[in-house]
Amino acid sequence: MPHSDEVFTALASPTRRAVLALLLDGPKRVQELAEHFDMRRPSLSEHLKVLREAGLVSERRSGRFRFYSLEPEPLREVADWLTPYERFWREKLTGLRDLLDEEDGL
Amino acid sequence: MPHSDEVFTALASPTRRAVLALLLDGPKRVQELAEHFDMRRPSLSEHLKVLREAGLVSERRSGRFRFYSLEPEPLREVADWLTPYERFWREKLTGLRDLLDEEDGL
DNA sequence: TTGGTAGGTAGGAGATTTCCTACCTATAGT
DNA sequence: ACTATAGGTAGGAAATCTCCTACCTACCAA
Repeated sequence: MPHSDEVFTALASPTRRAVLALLLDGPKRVQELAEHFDMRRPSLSEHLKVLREAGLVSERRSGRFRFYSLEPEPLREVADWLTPYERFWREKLTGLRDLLDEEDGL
Repeated sequence: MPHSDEVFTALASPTRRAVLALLLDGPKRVQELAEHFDMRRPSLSEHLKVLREAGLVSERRSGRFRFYSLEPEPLREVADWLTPYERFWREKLTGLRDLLDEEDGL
């Protein structure tokens, strides 16, 4: 069970958020992930390690390959953390909506 | 208009998340916030600066004091980012994910 | 067994973060 | 005007992050 510290820290990197987004499509090999980033493979490996330790991805070995899969459960901690604030931006949003009806793309 | 990078980065620190939590109660002076942390005031000032630049707090001057208020709107970006993942942990919650697990080895 | 490929680990350079002390500015009260 | 208080800024030390190259292991194929 990952501590939420590790989860928030893992999400702080745009690269790591992009990895998670790629995994929304389904499990991927490291190489397949690496193609999307302008960085050497070992660097990506380290990002994957951070994600693994936060519990946000899991690894399955298959022959020479390792498939990484999304493990979104820790994100629930983020959603839960967000809950008490939700009320506030909703208030702000509805106030704004009267004035800027089309601006907030929702 | 804060970029979501700054928002996620701001949230990566437990201290800064705790500041936001304290501000759920309403605006507070710096000293009042500082009481909750085991750190010198200038260090907290720097955390407040990160939060300000992420648009997550605002400052209002009143005499010698500065009141910090929660500005939760940027958190909506986080909630929005979370949306596509929500479906997945919901599935996991209902146990559906366990059935699909055998299938992700494509 | 030899060679090629997937991907991790080691170690280090440079940037960034996080804390500190020292100092500065602004306001309030006397 | 003088002093005290609130809180920000400057600059630096230590820790951490993020990238790199070099290397290692594991597996597959000939």
